[in-house]
Amino acid sequence: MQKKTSLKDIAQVVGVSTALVSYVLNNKKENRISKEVAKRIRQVAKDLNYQPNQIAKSLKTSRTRTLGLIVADIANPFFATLARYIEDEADKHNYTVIFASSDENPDKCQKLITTLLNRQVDGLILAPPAGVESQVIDLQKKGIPLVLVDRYFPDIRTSYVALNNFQAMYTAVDHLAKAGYRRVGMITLDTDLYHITERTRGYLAALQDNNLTTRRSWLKPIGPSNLPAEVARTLQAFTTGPQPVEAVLFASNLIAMAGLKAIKSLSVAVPNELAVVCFDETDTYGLFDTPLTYIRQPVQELGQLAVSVLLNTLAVPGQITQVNLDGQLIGQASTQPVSILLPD
Amino acid sequence: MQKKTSLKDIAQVVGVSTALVSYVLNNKKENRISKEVAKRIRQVAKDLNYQPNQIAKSLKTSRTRTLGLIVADIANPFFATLARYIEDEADKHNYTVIFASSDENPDKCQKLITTLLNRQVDGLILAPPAGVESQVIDLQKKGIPLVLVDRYFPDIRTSYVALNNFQAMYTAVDHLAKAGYRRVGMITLDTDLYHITERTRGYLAALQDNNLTTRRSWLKPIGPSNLPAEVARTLQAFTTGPQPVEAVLFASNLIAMAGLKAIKSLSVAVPNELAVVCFDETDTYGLFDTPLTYIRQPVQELGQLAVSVLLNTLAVPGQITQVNLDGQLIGQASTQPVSILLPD
DNA sequence: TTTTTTAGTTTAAACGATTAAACTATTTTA
DNA sequence: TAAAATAGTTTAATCGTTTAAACTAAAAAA
Repeated sequence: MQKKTSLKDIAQVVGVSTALVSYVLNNKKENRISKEVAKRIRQVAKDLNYQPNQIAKSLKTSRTRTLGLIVADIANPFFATLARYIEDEADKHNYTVIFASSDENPDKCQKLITTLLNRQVDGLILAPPAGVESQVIDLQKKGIPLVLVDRYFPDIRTSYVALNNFQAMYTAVDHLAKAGYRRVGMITLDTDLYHITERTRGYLAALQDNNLTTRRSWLKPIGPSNLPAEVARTLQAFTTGPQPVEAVLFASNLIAMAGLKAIKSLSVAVPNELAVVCFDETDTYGLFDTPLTYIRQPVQELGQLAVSVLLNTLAVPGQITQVNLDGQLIGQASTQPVSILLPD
Repeated sequence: MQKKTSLKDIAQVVGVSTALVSYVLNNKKENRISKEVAKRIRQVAKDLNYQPNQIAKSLKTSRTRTLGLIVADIANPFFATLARYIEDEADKHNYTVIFASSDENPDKCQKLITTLLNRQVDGLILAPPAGVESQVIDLQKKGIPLVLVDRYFPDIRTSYVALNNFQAMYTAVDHLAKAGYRRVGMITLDTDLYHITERTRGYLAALQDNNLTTRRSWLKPIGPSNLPAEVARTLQAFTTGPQPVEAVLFASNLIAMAGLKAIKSLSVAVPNELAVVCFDETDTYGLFDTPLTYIRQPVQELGQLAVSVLLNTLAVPGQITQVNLDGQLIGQASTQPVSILLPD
């Protein structure tokens, strides 16, 4: 690898000290430096195609202009999209992003945090898996600038940018109730993660407020292993028997994906036999037979705000900002009012 | 931010020089160092929760154990999946990854390369947009370890890991021909990117080898702007008129997505009215009415090989490795043999 | 006993930047 | 004319590591 030009090289060519070169190229002490020397320095820097060594800079300034991003899985479209918006927003402020996937695994998360901190990232954007409360507290104690995104822990006072999950699910159930559906089921993830339990809470609250029946068997949490099969089994149970569910909510994009496939293979008619509400937006939904009602997360805002909140924390350490954004219900044919459902 | 412990801190506590601490913690000169001192140093390092400052380390060793990854768009499922495999493989070798999206824009690509190089990444994994040949040559000249992935330039001698796109598309067309389809169209991207033109070449070669008609109008390149509408328009044209196309190939995942949606909204029956072959695998395809035939890219191998080829280049500079992996045709109902097509 | 070898450790320079403080020469003020 | 202010530049320390070379004391060889 051909050696890159350093401040020293420029200094040598121009015949000045490296300090002066540094001052000129960083526009410091402008009023003190002679125009001509400054001009020559800039010219030589350009000629030699000088690019500052960020590593050296970082060592001195202890700022790397790098952010660490830990999500559950960068291959998950939700996180991939989020990552993209984070990347763009970071780039706007001349920051780069190192990303890593925790696989919802606390140990892996801890390892990633350590790795990122050793690389001296200026701050962390974290979509924390369940069970990392202590890690987050630890980061706070160390004073590491941090913002949680998508998920957060209500009992720990951190900055976060997340969806108002309660509202989102409440709105969806409310929508179903208003459309005339009475027996409403939900398939969710079997996890303690607050953003998921909030969705459950929203579901239950909206059922109650609309005087709809709540049944234990209509609320089905699914473990992460063998998710598609479990979802299929649940839908089978939901749609058969004497009192089948009339509408179902899928509490995450992965569940929605599995659910829609199951609905296809079970040949359940949507919405006539079963109304459907999905979580998250993916262009995938466009391939389903019936246009799908779904809860749209403001992914762009989530990403942008996560970055700006974090950069803010860098500027004003210790400041805590907590943001809950509302989801938007996109009503489509999969939750058509019962009254105008076409006969089979 | 509470100050982290440094080598100096450990040295002070133990009462030795930083050099010795460094030697111990890096297991250098093992035979020279007294067991007891080594033990004490390790103990104190643990007690003080010492984490080496990678920045300082990097400055000295001029290796950052960081790789730069530039793809077209990290939000595109293909690249998101690829990125995930790259992340995992890099992590296996204790490397981290900085990612960035070029949006198929040469200027942005150049900017990203510069940024990544300033951060002193040890090497670059690049899915280059069209028109960055000069940038790649420049990187080669500078001796920057580099591997192209997914795409490459046949006229530039670089390491790369890519699909055998000619073979992939050839196989698909061959499959259609063997299944009895005669009038075969393809919708592709309007670009000079070699991996895409190779798909076209495979398409044409297979048509010829199977004595099938080649028609200019059956091969439709689509520009990136307003892609879905253009794809829909093309499909409309393909399926109407006196001599409609019997089968269509979608030359990328984005085109496939748009194409499938259009097929739905045009109510074209698959495969009875139109057989379909898609490029890339996504679980999206599971929602389509007919199980889809598609060309599966070995994304995991692509990602893993990209990393290992790059790490190899780091070890043995100047070594060029070029890998073309075969795609796999997954034959399903959307290309059922004409002879057993159900009557409408 | 003197010299050589070996073991164990320290010294000090270096990586490439930043920046407070010092320095020199010139100009202004008193 | 001496003192003070200003302009323009350099010196040198520093960030946290690594590592060749130097050093010292004890052990082994002559």
